[in-house]
Amino acid sequence: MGLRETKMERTRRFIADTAFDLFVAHGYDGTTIEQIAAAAEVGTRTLYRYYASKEALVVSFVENGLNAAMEAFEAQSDETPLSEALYAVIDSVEQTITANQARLLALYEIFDRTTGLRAGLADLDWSWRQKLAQQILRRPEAEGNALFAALVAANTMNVIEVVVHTWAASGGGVKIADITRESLELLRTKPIPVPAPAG
Amino acid sequence: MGLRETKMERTRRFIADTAFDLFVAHGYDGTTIEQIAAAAEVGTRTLYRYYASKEALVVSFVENGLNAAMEAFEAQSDETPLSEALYAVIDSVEQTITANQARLLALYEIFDRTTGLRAGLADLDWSWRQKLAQQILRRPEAEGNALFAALVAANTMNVIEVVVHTWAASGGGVKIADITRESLELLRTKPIPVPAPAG
DNA sequence: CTGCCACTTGGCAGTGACTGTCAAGTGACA
DNA sequence: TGTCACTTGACAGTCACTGCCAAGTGGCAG
Repeated sequence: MGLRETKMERTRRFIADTAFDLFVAHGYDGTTIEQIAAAAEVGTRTLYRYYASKEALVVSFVENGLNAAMEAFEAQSDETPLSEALYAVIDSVEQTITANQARLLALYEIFDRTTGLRAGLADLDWSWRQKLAQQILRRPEAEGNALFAALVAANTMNVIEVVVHTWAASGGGVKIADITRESLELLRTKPIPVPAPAG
Repeated sequence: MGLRETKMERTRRFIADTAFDLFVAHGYDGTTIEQIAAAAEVGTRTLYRYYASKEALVVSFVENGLNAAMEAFEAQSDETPLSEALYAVIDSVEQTITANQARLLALYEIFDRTTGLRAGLADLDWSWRQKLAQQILRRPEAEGNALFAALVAANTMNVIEVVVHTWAASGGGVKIADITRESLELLRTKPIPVPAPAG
């Protein structure tokens, strides 16, 4: 990697970190792009070359964690049972969160304070359901059933979402590993009722 | 209802309908708020008193359908089994879509063409998971377990989402009732694998 | 080491979404 | 019919975001 790329990578990180700090200090809406650019010592025009939008600055942190999770899933061989491969996804998320608790709690506080930001998160979640569904569809257990793959993917993302949300809502007071175990145990022992007409 | 409220309600509808037509004709990004306001014969400032944002204009259509679904759920008595009550939700969505096929297909085409709009939809979806979870939590079957309620709510919204998305992707070629039946059948006969560690 | 090329940078002007404010218009009601 | 509360629309202003262009800088061949 040349000097140029190194420098750009450093700039990229620095911008996001600077933005994060400002968001924590003054809130998302209370921070302008100009302020972030000034604090990161770049022009606003340059900032936009690194991040497509103000939202992207925040979402990038979550995105990194999901990238790791997706890689963990793809690393599983086809021989591994689907349930086990899916666990790798959950496990990866759990590890990411455990390793960055303070940071992520602050991040979720920003999300909570800023209703408009939820959309960005939800959008990320949506696109990841699509990606995960595609991956699952490739697995033998899916038997080529796209509907099944989509449902499994959605269900897995649900668990992650519910767990992370519960964790964040507890202010990090509850161990994420406990919530995860409880959720999975629940799914195993108390089956989710499937909507069905009377009779 | 007085004349004033009637008039306002009419204006509200007219604005959304006008916006919808313009979006279909020129695309979401290709339509400015000023154009919508002009076509709806109101000032832009007035338009913003009816709809909080440009996005809200589009999302309102989906929101109406979800409102009906939530009411259908709340109308179920506590004696009704949860699976049956949840079916009422699915059924309501199915009916809404069946009754407005052409309109909704056009709507989803707008969503597809405009990546930035997905966020708004996803956000709506997210807030509805919360609301539905709260409702489910009140039911006896939930036994006060918030985690369970959240998982059930998420699962139900998944079904709706997957079904509607599949339907929209087929361009309305497949009957929504068929996709629904197939999805529910799938969930009943081929259980979703729960992530579990090896062993 | 030097000069050239490709790429990065940042300023500037412009668009469009959105908001606060205020004066004018209009339904509701005594 | 007059008064009051509410609705309306215009205007100015903020801010996210973009196209464009000139200046700066790393990479590389000579």
